[in-house]
Amino acid sequence: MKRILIIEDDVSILSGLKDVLTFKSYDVLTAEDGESGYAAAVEEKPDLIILDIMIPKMDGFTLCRKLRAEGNSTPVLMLTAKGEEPDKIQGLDIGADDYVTKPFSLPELLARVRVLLRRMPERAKKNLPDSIKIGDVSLNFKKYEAHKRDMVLNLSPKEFGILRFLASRMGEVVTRDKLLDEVWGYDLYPTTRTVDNHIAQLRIKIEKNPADPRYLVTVHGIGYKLELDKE
Amino acid sequence: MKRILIIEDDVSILSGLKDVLTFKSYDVLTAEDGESGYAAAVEEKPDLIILDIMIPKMDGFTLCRKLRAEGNSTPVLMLTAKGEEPDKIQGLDIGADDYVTKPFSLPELLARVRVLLRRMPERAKKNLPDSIKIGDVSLNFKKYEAHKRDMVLNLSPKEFGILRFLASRMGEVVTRDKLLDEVWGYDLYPTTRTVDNHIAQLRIKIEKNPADPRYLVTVHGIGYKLELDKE
DNA sequence: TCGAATCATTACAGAATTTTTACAAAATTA
DNA sequence: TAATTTTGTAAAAATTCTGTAATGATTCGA
Repeated sequence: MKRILIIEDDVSILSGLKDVLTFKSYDVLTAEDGESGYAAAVEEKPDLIILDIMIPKMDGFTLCRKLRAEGNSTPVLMLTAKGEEPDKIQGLDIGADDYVTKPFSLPELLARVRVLLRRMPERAKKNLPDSIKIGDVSLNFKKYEAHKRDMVLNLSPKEFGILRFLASRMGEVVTRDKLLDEVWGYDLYPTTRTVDNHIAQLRIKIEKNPADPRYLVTVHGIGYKLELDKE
Repeated sequence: MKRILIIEDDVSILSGLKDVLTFKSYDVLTAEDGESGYAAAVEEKPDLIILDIMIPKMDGFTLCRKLRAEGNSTPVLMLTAKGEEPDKIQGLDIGADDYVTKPFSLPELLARVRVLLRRMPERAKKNLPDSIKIGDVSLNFKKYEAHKRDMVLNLSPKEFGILRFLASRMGEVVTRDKLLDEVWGYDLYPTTRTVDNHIAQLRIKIEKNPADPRYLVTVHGIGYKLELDKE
Protein backbone atom coordinates (compact mmCIF):
# COMPACT_ATOMS: atom_id res chain seq x y z
CA MET A 1 0.00 0.00 0.00
CA LYS A 2 1.27 3.42 -0.95
CA ARG A 3 2.06 5.85 1.81
CA ILE A 4 1.32 9.52 1.52
CA LEU A 5 2.57 12.19 3.86
CA ILE A 6 0.42 15.31 4.08
CA ILE A 7 2.04 18.42 5.52
CA GLU A 8 -0.62 21.02 6.08
CA ASP A 9 -1.52 23.24 9.00
CA ASP A 10 -5.10 23.95 8.07
CA VAL A 11 -6.72 21.19 10.04
CA SER A 12 -9.94 21.13 8.06
CA ILE A 13 -8.09 20.59 4.81
CA LEU A 14 -5.75 18.13 6.45
CA SER A 15 -8.43 15.93 7.90
CA GLY A 16 -10.55 16.14 4.79
CA LEU A 17 -7.66 15.06 2.61
CA LYS A 18 -6.70 12.37 5.03
CA ASP A 19 -10.19 10.91 5.02
CA VAL A 20 -10.46 10.89 1.27
CA LEU A 21 -7.04 9.39 0.71
CA THR A 22 -7.59 6.82 3.41
CA PHE A 23 -10.85 5.90 1.78
CA LYS A 24 -8.95 5.46 -1.47
CA SER A 25 -6.78 2.94 0.33
CA TYR A 26 -3.70 4.99 0.76
CA ASP A 27 -1.76 4.89 3.97
CA VAL A 28 -1.80 8.45 5.24
CA LEU A 29 0.70 10.16 7.52
CA THR A 30 0.26 13.74 8.59
CA ALA A 31 2.25 16.65 9.94
CA GLU A 32 1.12 20.15 10.77
CA ASP A 33 4.30 22.11 10.51
CA GLY A 34 7.45 22.17 8.43
CA GLU A 35 9.83 20.78 10.98
CA SER A 36 7.85 17.72 12.00
CA GLY A 37 6.91 17.28 8.34
CA TYR A 38 10.53 17.26 7.34
CA ALA A 39 11.34 14.76 10.03
CA ALA A 40 8.50 12.52 8.91
CA ALA A 41 9.61 12.76 5.28
CA VAL A 42 13.10 11.63 6.17
CA GLU A 43 12.23 8.96 8.68
CA GLU A 44 9.07 7.48 7.28
CA LYS A 45 10.11 7.51 3.65
CA PRO A 46 6.62 8.01 2.25
CA ASP A 47 5.96 7.34 -1.41
CA LEU A 48 4.53 10.80 -1.95
CA ILE A 49 4.43 14.10 -0.08
CA ILE A 50 1.54 16.54 -0.33
CA LEU A 51 3.01 19.80 0.84
CA ASP A 52 1.39 23.10 1.62
CA ILE A 53 3.58 26.14 1.14
CA MET A 54 2.36 28.27 4.00
CA ILE A 55 3.06 26.20 7.08
CA PRO A 56 4.61 27.11 10.42
CA LYS A 57 8.26 26.68 11.38
CA MET A 58 9.56 25.85 7.94
CA ASP A 59 7.76 26.79 4.75
CA GLY A 60 7.10 24.32 1.98
CA PHE A 61 9.68 25.80 -0.38
CA THR A 62 12.45 25.41 2.12
CA LEU A 63 11.34 21.95 3.08
CA CYS A 64 11.23 20.78 -0.50
CA ARG A 65 14.56 22.32 -1.39
CA LYS A 66 16.12 20.77 1.67
CA LEU A 67 14.92 17.31 0.71
CA ARG A 68 16.21 17.67 -2.82
CA ALA A 69 19.53 18.98 -1.62
CA GLU A 70 19.94 15.75 0.28
CA GLY A 71 19.21 13.68 -2.75
CA ASN A 72 15.77 12.73 -1.53
CA SER A 73 13.64 12.34 -4.63
CA THR A 74 10.29 11.52 -3.10
CA PRO A 75 7.64 13.02 -5.37
CA VAL A 76 6.21 16.25 -4.00
CA LEU A 77 2.79 17.63 -4.83
CA MET A 78 2.61 21.27 -3.81
CA LEU A 79 -0.53 22.97 -2.53
CA THR A 80 -0.39 26.63 -3.41
CA ALA A 81 -3.00 29.21 -2.60
CA LYS A 82 -3.99 31.38 -5.48
CA GLY A 83 -2.07 34.61 -5.32
CA GLU A 84 0.26 33.21 -2.72
CA GLU A 85 3.58 34.82 -3.35
CA PRO A 86 3.48 33.88 -6.99
CA ASP A 87 6.92 35.33 -7.54
CA LYS A 88 8.44 32.65 -5.47
CA ILE A 89 6.97 29.89 -7.53
CA GLN A 90 8.01 31.72 -10.58
CA GLY A 91 11.50 32.51 -9.50
CA LEU A 92 12.55 29.33 -7.82
CA ASP A 93 12.97 25.93 -9.16
CA ILE A 94 12.27 24.19 -5.96
CA GLY A 95 11.98 20.70 -7.27
CA ALA A 96 8.33 19.99 -6.73
CA ASP A 97 6.84 17.51 -9.15
CA ASP A 98 3.43 19.00 -9.50
CA TYR A 99 1.22 21.77 -8.20
CA VAL A 100 -2.39 22.14 -7.24
CA THR A 101 -3.84 25.55 -6.62
CA LYS A 102 -6.19 25.97 -3.69
CA PRO A 103 -9.07 25.68 -3.74
CA PHE A 104 -8.53 22.48 -5.66
CA SER A 105 -11.01 19.99 -7.02
CA LEU A 106 -10.75 16.63 -5.39
CA PRO A 107 -10.84 14.57 -8.59
CA GLU A 108 -8.03 16.65 -9.93
CA LEU A 109 -5.92 16.19 -6.87
CA LEU A 110 -6.54 12.46 -6.88
CA ALA A 111 -5.60 12.25 -10.52
CA ARG A 112 -2.33 14.00 -9.83
CA VAL A 113 -1.63 11.79 -6.87
CA ARG A 114 -2.14 8.71 -9.00
CA VAL A 115 0.13 9.95 -11.71
CA LEU A 116 2.92 10.81 -9.33
CA LEU A 117 2.67 7.47 -7.60
CA ARG A 118 2.77 5.58 -10.85
CA ARG A 119 5.84 7.42 -11.97
CA MET A 120 7.50 6.70 -8.67
CA PRO A 121 9.19 3.38 -9.17
CA GLU A 122 11.51 5.00 -11.68
CA ARG A 123 13.10 7.18 -9.11
CA ALA A 124 13.23 4.80 -6.22
CA LYS A 125 16.21 2.86 -7.45
CA LYS A 126 18.83 5.32 -6.48
CA ASN A 127 22.27 3.88 -6.32
CA LEU A 128 21.11 0.45 -7.23
CA PRO A 129 22.97 -1.10 -10.13
CA ASP A 130 21.26 -2.25 -13.32
CA SER A 131 23.44 -5.27 -13.68
CA ILE A 132 26.16 -7.12 -11.84
CA LYS A 133 28.34 -10.19 -12.14
CA ILE A 134 28.93 -12.58 -9.30
CA GLY A 135 31.40 -15.23 -10.26
CA ASP A 136 29.99 -16.87 -13.35
CA VAL A 137 26.53 -15.59 -12.59
CA SER A 138 25.39 -12.41 -14.28
CA LEU A 139 22.29 -10.48 -13.34
CA ASN A 140 20.33 -7.90 -15.25
CA PHE A 141 17.86 -6.05 -13.08
CA LYS A 142 16.14 -4.24 -15.90
CA LYS A 143 15.33 -7.40 -17.74
CA TYR A 144 15.01 -9.44 -14.61
CA GLU A 145 17.25 -12.01 -16.14
CA ALA A 146 19.91 -14.09 -14.55
CA HIS A 147 22.41 -16.32 -16.27
CA LYS A 148 24.86 -18.83 -14.95
CA ARG A 149 27.37 -19.10 -17.70
CA ASP A 150 24.96 -19.62 -20.60
CA MET A 151 22.18 -21.16 -18.64
CA VAL A 152 19.13 -19.20 -17.67
CA LEU A 153 18.85 -18.95 -13.93
CA ASN A 154 15.40 -18.54 -12.48
CA LEU A 155 15.34 -16.05 -9.63
CA SER A 156 12.28 -14.79 -7.79
CA PRO A 157 11.60 -11.07 -7.29
CA LYS A 158 12.75 -11.23 -3.69
CA GLU A 159 15.93 -12.96 -4.69
CA PHE A 160 16.61 -10.28 -7.26
CA GLY A 161 15.86 -7.66 -4.67
CA ILE A 162 18.20 -9.11 -2.10
CA LEU A 163 21.07 -9.43 -4.50
CA ARG A 164 20.50 -5.98 -5.84
CA PHE A 165 20.55 -4.41 -2.46
CA LEU A 166 23.55 -6.36 -1.28
CA ALA A 167 25.31 -5.42 -4.48
CA SER A 168 24.66 -1.75 -3.80
CA ARG A 169 26.60 -2.20 -0.55
CA MET A 170 29.20 -4.50 -1.94
CA GLY A 171 31.38 -5.93 0.79
CA GLU A 172 29.43 -4.31 3.60
CA VAL A 173 27.56 -6.32 6.14
CA VAL A 174 23.82 -5.79 6.03
CA THR A 175 21.58 -6.84 8.88
CA ARG A 176 18.51 -8.92 8.28
CA ASP A 177 16.39 -6.05 9.52
CA LYS A 178 17.96 -3.71 7.03
CA LEU A 179 17.22 -6.18 4.27
CA LEU A 180 13.62 -6.50 5.36
CA ASP A 181 13.39 -2.75 5.40
CA GLU A 182 14.83 -2.21 1.97
CA VAL A 183 13.71 -5.24 0.03
CA TRP A 184 10.43 -6.05 1.69
CA GLY A 185 9.36 -2.55 2.65
CA TYR A 186 7.83 -0.76 5.54
CA ASP A 187 4.49 -2.47 5.80
CA LEU A 188 5.54 -6.08 5.64
CA TYR A 189 7.43 -7.62 8.42
CA PRO A 190 8.14 -11.28 8.10
CA THR A 191 10.49 -12.79 10.59
CA THR A 192 14.18 -12.54 10.10
CA ARG A 193 14.21 -16.27 9.52
CA THR A 194 12.54 -15.59 6.22
CA VAL A 195 15.65 -13.80 5.10
CA ASP A 196 17.74 -16.84 5.94
CA ASN A 197 15.58 -19.00 3.76
CA HIS A 198 15.96 -16.74 0.81
CA ILE A 199 19.69 -16.56 1.33
CA ALA A 200 19.82 -20.35 1.41
CA GLN A 201 17.88 -20.52 -1.85
CA LEU A 202 20.17 -17.99 -3.42
CA ARG A 203 23.25 -19.92 -2.39
CA ILE A 204 21.89 -23.02 -4.04
CA LYS A 205 21.38 -21.02 -7.18
CA ILE A 206 24.55 -18.99 -7.39
CA GLU A 207 27.24 -20.61 -5.27
CA LYS A 208 29.39 -23.45 -6.50
CA ASN A 209 29.31 -24.98 -3.08
CA PRO A 210 26.34 -23.67 -1.10
CA ALA A 211 27.69 -25.14 2.11
CA ASP A 212 30.84 -23.07 1.79
CA PRO A 213 29.66 -19.81 0.29
CA ARG A 214 32.24 -17.57 -1.38
CA TYR A 215 29.94 -14.71 -2.33
CA LEU A 216 26.93 -14.67 -0.04
CA VAL A 217 28.79 -14.63 3.20
CA THR A 218 27.31 -14.90 6.68
CA VAL A 219 28.67 -12.62 9.36
CA HIS A 220 27.68 -14.41 12.47
CA GLY A 221 25.62 -12.35 14.86
CA ILE A 222 25.24 -9.50 12.36
CA GLY A 223 23.88 -10.40 8.96
CA TYR A 224 25.06 -11.08 5.43
CA LYS A 225 27.29 -9.47 2.89
CA LEU A 226 28.09 -9.90 -0.75
CA GLU A 227 31.74 -10.32 -1.64
CA LEU A 228 33.22 -10.60 -5.06
CA ASP A 229 36.84 -11.39 -4.42
CA LYS A 230 37.14 -13.80 -1.59
CA GLU A 231 40.34 -15.67 -1.91
CA MET B 1 18.12 25.59 -24.49
CA LYS B 2 14.66 24.10 -24.26
CA ARG B 3 12.34 24.66 -27.20
CA ILE B 4 8.68 25.31 -26.66
CA LEU B 5 6.02 25.31 -29.36
CA ILE B 6 2.95 27.41 -28.66
CA ILE B 7 -0.16 26.67 -30.71
CA GLU B 8 -2.71 29.39 -30.05
CA ASP B 9 -4.88 31.55 -32.28
CA ASP B 10 -5.52 34.37 -29.86
CA VAL B 11 -2.69 36.63 -30.88
CA SER B 12 -2.62 38.62 -27.68
CA ILE B 13 -2.17 35.50 -25.58
CA LEU B 14 0.27 34.08 -28.05
CA SER B 15 2.53 37.06 -28.13
CA GLY B 16 2.30 37.57 -24.41
CA LEU B 17 3.29 34.01 -23.74
CA LYS B 18 6.03 34.16 -26.27
CA ASP B 19 7.53 37.23 -24.68
CA VAL B 20 7.46 35.80 -21.20
CA LEU B 21 8.89 32.46 -22.20
CA THR B 22 11.54 34.07 -24.32
CA PHE B 23 12.44 36.27 -21.39
CA LYS B 24 12.74 33.11 -19.32
CA SER B 25 15.28 31.87 -21.83
CA TYR B 26 13.23 29.36 -23.64
CA ASP B 27 13.40 29.03 -27.39
CA VAL B 28 9.87 29.74 -28.58
CA LEU B 29 8.16 28.57 -31.76
CA THR B 30 4.60 29.53 -32.60
CA ALA B 31 1.68 28.42 -34.71
CA GLU B 32 -1.79 29.88 -35.01
CA ASP B 33 -3.81 26.95 -36.22
CA GLY B 34 -3.97 23.22 -35.78
CA GLU B 35 -2.55 22.18 -39.09
CA SER B 36 0.53 24.32 -39.05
CA GLY B 37 0.91 23.53 -35.38
CA TYR B 38 0.86 19.84 -36.10
CA ALA B 39 3.40 20.26 -38.84
CA ALA B 40 5.65 22.25 -36.54
CA ALA B 41 5.32 19.64 -33.79
CA VAL B 42 6.40 16.89 -36.14
CA GLU B 43 9.13 18.75 -37.96
CA GLU B 44 10.64 20.90 -35.26
CA LYS B 45 10.46 18.34 -32.48
CA PRO B 46 10.08 20.84 -29.66
CA ASP B 47 10.69 19.79 -26.06
CA LEU B 48 7.24 20.93 -25.01
CA ILE B 49 4.00 21.95 -26.71
CA ILE B 50 1.60 24.49 -25.25
CA LEU B 51 -1.65 23.78 -26.98
CA ASP B 52 -4.93 25.64 -26.99
CA ILE B 53 -8.03 23.53 -27.56
CA MET B 54 -10.07 25.96 -29.58
CA ILE B 55 -7.95 26.64 -32.63
CA PRO B 56 -8.80 26.76 -36.32
CA LYS B 57 -8.40 23.91 -38.79
CA MET B 58 -7.69 21.19 -36.29
CA ASP B 59 -8.67 21.38 -32.63
CA GLY B 60 -6.26 20.69 -29.82
CA PHE B 61 -7.78 17.37 -28.86
CA THR B 62 -7.44 15.98 -32.31
CA LEU B 63 -3.95 17.31 -32.68
CA CYS B 64 -2.84 15.78 -29.43
CA ARG B 65 -4.45 12.45 -30.14
CA LYS B 66 -2.86 12.40 -33.55
CA LEU B 67 0.58 12.96 -32.12
CA ARG B 68 0.14 10.24 -29.54
CA ALA B 69 -1.23 7.83 -32.10
CA GLU B 70 2.04 8.18 -33.94
CA GLY B 71 3.99 7.51 -30.83
CA ASN B 72 5.06 11.10 -30.43
CA SER B 73 5.42 11.62 -26.69
CA THR B 74 6.39 15.26 -26.58
CA PRO B 75 4.91 16.68 -23.38
CA VAL B 76 1.75 18.65 -24.06
CA LEU B 77 0.40 21.39 -21.81
CA MET B 78 -3.21 22.10 -22.69
CA LEU B 79 -4.84 25.50 -22.47
CA THR B 80 -8.50 24.91 -21.74
CA ALA B 81 -11.11 27.59 -21.87
CA LYS B 82 -12.45 28.67 -18.54
CA GLY B 83 -15.03 26.19 -17.66
CA GLU B 84 -16.02 22.74 -16.83
CA GLU B 85 -14.27 19.84 -15.28
CA PRO B 86 -15.29 17.52 -18.14
CA ASP B 87 -13.18 19.55 -20.52
CA LYS B 88 -10.22 19.28 -18.28
CA ILE B 89 -10.56 15.62 -17.76
CA GLN B 90 -10.98 15.00 -21.40
CA GLY B 91 -7.88 16.99 -22.12
CA LEU B 92 -5.91 14.63 -19.99
CA ASP B 93 -7.58 11.56 -21.39
CA ILE B 94 -6.33 12.15 -24.82
CA GLY B 95 -2.72 12.13 -23.87
CA ALA B 96 -2.02 15.64 -22.68
CA ASP B 97 0.36 15.75 -19.76
CA ASP B 98 -1.12 18.70 -17.95
CA TYR B 99 -3.45 21.57 -18.47
CA VAL B 100 -4.02 25.14 -17.38
CA THR B 101 -7.41 26.79 -17.35
CA LYS B 102 -7.80 30.17 -18.99
CA PRO B 103 -7.48 32.71 -17.67
CA PHE B 104 -4.37 31.26 -16.16
CA SER B 105 -1.92 32.79 -13.81
CA LEU B 106 1.46 33.20 -15.36
CA PRO B 107 3.38 31.83 -12.42
CA GLU B 108 1.29 28.71 -12.48
CA LEU B 109 1.82 28.20 -16.16
CA LEU B 110 5.53 28.71 -15.78
CA ALA B 111 5.59 26.28 -12.90
CA ARG B 112 3.87 23.62 -14.97
CA VAL B 113 6.17 24.26 -17.88
CA ARG B 114 9.15 23.69 -15.62
CA VAL B 115 7.64 20.54 -14.18
CA LEU B 116 6.95 19.06 -17.59
CA LEU B 117 10.38 19.91 -18.88
CA ARG B 118 11.97 18.41 -15.83
CA ARG B 119 10.07 15.18 -16.42
CA MET B 120 11.34 15.12 -19.96
CA PRO B 121 14.47 13.06 -19.63
CA GLU B 122 12.43 10.10 -18.56
CA ARG B 123 10.29 10.41 -21.63
CA ALA B 124 13.06 11.15 -24.02
CA LYS B 125 14.45 7.76 -23.35
CA LYS B 126 11.92 6.34 -25.71
CA ASN B 127 13.77 5.16 -28.74
CA LEU B 128 10.81 4.04 -30.65
CA PRO B 129 11.44 2.36 -33.96
CA ASP B 130 9.04 2.97 -36.85
CA SER B 131 8.45 -0.70 -37.22
CA ILE B 132 9.41 -3.98 -35.68
CA LYS B 133 9.07 -7.65 -36.37
CA ILE B 134 7.97 -10.08 -33.74
CA GLY B 135 8.25 -13.55 -35.12
CA ASP B 136 6.16 -13.55 -38.26
CA VAL B 137 4.23 -10.52 -37.13
CA SER B 138 5.33 -7.15 -38.36
CA LEU B 139 4.18 -3.89 -36.91
CA ASN B 140 4.37 -0.46 -38.40
CA PHE B 141 3.82 2.16 -35.75
CA LYS B 142 3.82 5.06 -38.14
CA LYS B 143 1.14 3.60 -40.35
CA TYR B 144 -0.62 1.92 -37.51
CA GLU B 145 -0.65 -1.38 -39.33
CA ALA B 146 0.04 -4.92 -38.33
CA HIS B 147 0.59 -7.97 -40.52
CA LYS B 148 0.96 -11.60 -39.76
CA ARG B 149 2.86 -12.99 -42.68
CA ASP B 150 0.77 -11.45 -45.47
CA MET B 151 -2.45 -11.22 -43.59
CA VAL B 152 -3.64 -8.01 -42.06
CA LEU B 153 -3.73 -8.32 -38.31
CA ASN B 154 -6.33 -6.28 -36.55
CA LEU B 155 -4.99 -4.72 -33.38
CA SER B 156 -6.98 -2.39 -31.17
CA PRO B 157 -5.54 0.97 -30.13
CA LYS B 158 -4.72 -0.31 -26.66
CA GLU B 159 -3.05 -3.37 -28.06
CA PHE B 160 -1.00 -1.21 -30.34
CA GLY B 161 -0.11 1.08 -27.51
CA ILE B 162 1.04 -1.76 -25.31
CA LEU B 163 3.23 -3.24 -27.98
CA ARG B 164 4.63 0.12 -28.87
CA PHE B 165 5.59 0.89 -25.33
CA LEU B 166 7.04 -2.52 -24.68
CA ALA B 167 8.96 -2.23 -27.93
CA SER B 168 10.41 1.08 -26.80
CA ARG B 169 11.90 -0.75 -23.86
CA MET B 170 12.73 -3.93 -25.67
CA GLY B 171 13.74 -6.67 -23.31
CA GLU B 172 13.10 -4.64 -20.17
CA VAL B 173 10.42 -5.57 -17.72
CA VAL B 174 7.61 -3.04 -17.47
CA THR B 175 5.21 -3.03 -14.56
CA ARG B 176 1.48 -2.98 -15.08
CA ASP B 177 1.31 0.41 -13.43
CA LYS B 178 3.86 1.80 -15.80
CA LEU B 179 1.85 0.49 -18.72
CA LEU B 180 -1.30 2.07 -17.36
CA ASP B 181 0.56 5.32 -16.96
CA GLU B 182 2.00 5.31 -20.44
CA VAL B 183 -0.65 3.63 -22.54
CA TRP B 184 -3.83 4.56 -20.74
CA GLY B 185 -2.73 7.95 -19.54
CA TYR B 186 -3.29 10.56 -16.98
CA ASP B 187 -6.82 10.30 -15.84
CA LEU B 188 -7.81 6.74 -16.51
CA TYR B 189 -7.12 4.16 -13.95
CA PRO B 190 -8.44 0.73 -14.70
CA THR B 191 -7.23 -2.06 -12.53
CA THR B 192 -4.03 -3.82 -13.27
CA ARG B 193 -6.05 -6.89 -14.17
CA THR B 194 -7.15 -5.03 -17.26
CA VAL B 195 -3.60 -5.09 -18.46
CA ASP B 196 -3.52 -8.85 -18.10
CA ASN B 197 -6.55 -9.21 -20.29
CA HIS B 198 -5.05 -7.15 -23.04
CA ILE B 199 -1.85 -9.12 -22.83
CA ALA B 200 -3.83 -12.32 -23.14
CA GLN B 201 -5.56 -10.97 -26.25
CA LEU B 202 -2.27 -9.93 -27.72
CA ARG B 203 -0.79 -13.34 -27.16
CA ILE B 204 -3.65 -14.93 -29.02
CA LYS B 205 -2.92 -12.62 -31.90
CA ILE B 206 0.84 -12.71 -32.09
CA GLU B 207 2.11 -15.82 -30.35
CA LYS B 208 2.26 -19.20 -32.01
CA ASN B 209 1.39 -20.85 -28.75
CA PRO B 210 -0.29 -18.34 -26.43
CA ALA B 211 -0.01 -20.72 -23.51
CA ASP B 212 3.77 -20.70 -23.82
CA PRO B 213 4.61 -17.19 -24.95
CA ARG B 214 7.97 -16.59 -26.60
CA TYR B 215 7.67 -12.87 -27.09
CA LEU B 216 5.24 -11.40 -24.60
CA VAL B 217 6.84 -12.77 -21.51
CA THR B 218 5.49 -12.60 -17.97
CA VAL B 219 7.91 -11.82 -15.18
CA HIS B 220 6.14 -13.11 -12.17
CA GLY B 221 5.62 -10.52 -9.47
CA ILE B 222 6.89 -7.69 -11.64
CA GLY B 223 5.23 -7.27 -15.01
CA TYR B 224 5.73 -8.04 -18.67
CA LYS B 225 8.44 -7.65 -21.24
CA LEU B 226 8.83 -8.03 -24.95
CA GLU B 227 11.60 -10.30 -26.14
CA LEU B 228 12.68 -10.97 -29.64
CA ASP B 229 15.24 -13.70 -29.42
CA LYS B 230 14.14 -16.30 -26.97
CA GLU B 231 15.47 -19.62 -28.02
C1' DT C 1 -30.69 4.73 -32.57
C1' DC C 2 -28.78 0.31 -33.13
C1' DG C 3 -25.10 -2.89 -33.58
C1' DA C 4 -20.22 -3.95 -33.55
C1' DA C 5 -15.98 -3.28 -31.60
C1' DT C 6 -13.43 -2.22 -27.81
C1' DC C 7 -12.60 -1.89 -23.12
C1' DA C 8 -13.18 -2.82 -18.06
C1' DT C 9 -14.55 -5.68 -14.27
C1' DT C 10 -15.07 -9.73 -11.92
C1' DA C 11 -14.40 -14.31 -10.46
C1' DC C 12 -11.91 -18.23 -9.87
C1' DA C 13 -8.68 -22.01 -10.73
C1' DG C 14 -4.07 -23.11 -11.00
C1' DA C 15 0.84 -21.47 -10.52
C1' DA C 16 4.35 -19.50 -8.32
C1' DT C 17 6.19 -17.41 -4.55
C1' DT C 18 6.70 -16.36 0.18
C1' DT C 19 6.39 -17.33 5.02
C1' DT C 20 6.31 -20.20 8.84
C1' DT C 21 7.78 -23.90 11.41
C1' DA C 22 10.72 -27.18 13.22
C1' DC C 23 14.82 -29.03 14.19
C1' DA C 24 19.71 -29.95 13.31
C1' DA C 25 24.15 -27.93 13.01
C1' DA C 26 27.40 -24.43 13.96
C1' DA C 27 29.30 -20.70 16.52
C1' DT C 28 29.81 -18.24 20.65
C1' DT C 29 30.15 -17.67 25.50
C1' DA C 30 31.13 -18.68 30.11
C1' DT D 1 32.70 -28.58 27.94
C1' DA D 2 28.04 -27.32 28.59
C1' DA D 3 24.76 -23.91 27.84
C1' DT D 4 23.12 -20.55 24.87
C1' DT D 5 22.54 -18.18 20.83
C1' DT D 6 22.62 -18.06 16.02
C1' DT D 7 22.26 -20.02 11.48
C1' DG D 8 20.97 -23.57 7.71
C1' DT D 9 17.47 -25.81 5.48
C1' DA D 10 13.71 -28.95 4.38
C1' DA D 11 8.91 -29.25 4.14
C1' DA D 12 4.32 -27.66 4.98
C1' DA D 13 1.19 -23.88 4.97
C1' DA D 14 -0.28 -19.53 3.54
C1' DT D 15 -0.37 -16.03 0.50
C1' DT D 16 -0.05 -13.73 -3.68
C1' DC D 17 -0.01 -13.55 -8.57
C1' DT D 18 -1.44 -14.77 -13.25
C1' DG D 19 -4.40 -16.63 -17.07
C1' DT D 20 -8.63 -16.51 -18.82
C1' DA D 21 -13.50 -16.76 -19.52
C1' DA D 22 -17.81 -14.54 -18.81
C1' DT D 23 -20.26 -10.38 -18.30
C1' DG D 24 -21.33 -5.70 -18.55
C1' DA D 25 -20.24 -0.94 -20.01
C1' DT D 26 -18.85 2.25 -23.29
C1' DT D 27 -17.75 4.18 -27.60
C1' DC D 28 -18.15 4.93 -32.39
C1' DG D 29 -19.89 4.88 -36.77
C1' DA D 30 -23.49 3.67 -39.95
